[in-house]
Amino acid sequence: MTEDYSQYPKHLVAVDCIIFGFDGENLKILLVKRNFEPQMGEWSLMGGFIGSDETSDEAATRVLHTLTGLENIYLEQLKCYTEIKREPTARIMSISYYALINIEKDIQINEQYNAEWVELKKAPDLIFDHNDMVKDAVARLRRRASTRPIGFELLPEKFTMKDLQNLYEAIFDEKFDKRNFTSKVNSLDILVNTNKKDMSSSRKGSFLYRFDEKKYNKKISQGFMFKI
Amino acid sequence: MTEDYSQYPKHLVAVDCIIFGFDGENLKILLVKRNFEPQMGEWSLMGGFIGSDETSDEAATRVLHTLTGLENIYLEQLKCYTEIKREPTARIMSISYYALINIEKDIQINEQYNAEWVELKKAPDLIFDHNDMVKDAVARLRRRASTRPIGFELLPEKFTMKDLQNLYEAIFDEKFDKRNFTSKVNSLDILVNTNKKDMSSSRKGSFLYRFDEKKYNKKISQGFMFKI
DNA sequence: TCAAAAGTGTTAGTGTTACACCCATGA
DNA sequence: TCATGGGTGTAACACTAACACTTTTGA
Repeated sequence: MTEDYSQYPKHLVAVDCIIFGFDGENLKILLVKRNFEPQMGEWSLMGGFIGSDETSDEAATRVLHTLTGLENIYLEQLKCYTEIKREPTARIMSISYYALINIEKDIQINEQYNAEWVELKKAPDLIFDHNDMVKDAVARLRRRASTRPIGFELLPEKFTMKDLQNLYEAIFDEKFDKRNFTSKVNSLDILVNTNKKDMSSSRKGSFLYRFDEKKYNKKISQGFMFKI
Repeated sequence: MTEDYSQYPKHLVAVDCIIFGFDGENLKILLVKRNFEPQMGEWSLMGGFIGSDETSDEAATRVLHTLTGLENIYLEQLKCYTEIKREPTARIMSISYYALINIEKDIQINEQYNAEWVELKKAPDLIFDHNDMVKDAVARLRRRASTRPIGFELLPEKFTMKDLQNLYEAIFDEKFDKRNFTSKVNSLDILVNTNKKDMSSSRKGSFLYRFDEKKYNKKISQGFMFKI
């Protein structure tokens, strides 16, 4: 006996992206103002339906590319939301993805979507269950940030210790001690000092560092665990 | 302008369950031998399609109930697998769930599915991407077990320290020091000694403990963090 | 010479790991 | 009385958290 699939219902399945960015001070998310019904004019996450010949990862990548023009974005699947009435007009499942992008890269935000970077803490109410999605994404981001070096996805290639600390403080919404933070990071031994200085923030200038991915991967393969 | 959903493709969406159990010694998973095509006769996870009027959580609960007769099973969504060719006969997305059940509860395993408990370490090759699902589920179980008191879902209501240690050793596939384990667990202060003894394992007998969920919840609300 | 941010060590406390002997009991 | 598993404490070590002063430099 072969399974007869025609007896089973089919579903609309979308992806929604929680796009994180960091401006040196605050953690932000990229939101779009809907220019179509339902809920036209309200804020939401950027999303799109999954096509019949693409995976959800591909759909999320496509959606991000459409909005930002960027490729090779850090992307991770979060969760599938399947409440029947999560959207009022039809039963649509949605797989949420969170993305980390370097806000300084010259992004060509597609005008057509009315997209805007908003501070995470000041984000407006979103439609449907998108507020939940953001909450879940922040929780995941915190967990990941403490066990994987994903923070660097949010920073420019070269950054100061202060930038890095600001980032972690923004992610965890918590202040850290400068000396403890620096020595913790240094003890990980996965940054290289470029010996260049950023002179914009002080007279003395502060050293610019780079994440050494090769070294990190080598250490990982030797049993090293990132932990911050 | 209102969205016209008819232009978007619909998809078959299933759930697949990684069902963990513990027999006092080994971590096991409940597998079924397929009695339908494709891949009839091969081992797979228990699964089922999501209906049009049920959420994925409900579908997973239904699938588990159908197989085991149990209700109120600990269940957590894991991940949505969407590779186009993950099943050979049709494009089917699948949301994986992992479940924890107390193997000693008198489960009425539904005969019709040829289900069997197999040791995790000795599990046979599974169809499709079910091996990946199991791998992901084990990773999640380890993470959860170290930060949430979910281990108790796998044990009978009363258990000895040894049982608990055996369980954690099985989950993490690692031996722990008996004294350190006991004092760690005791320091959490979320177990109660029932002052009854299990006399089956030794002449002296060993105390039976119970997880004090109320106390745990109270401690959690006061900022306590489970960590093992 | 001063204002402003960068850079840098030490100490106390807490948690983690390693380790071995006595206890209670039924046979 | 002995064989078996149950139960228990301590010391070294590693990690974490708290804390303040000196350096550099452009204005």
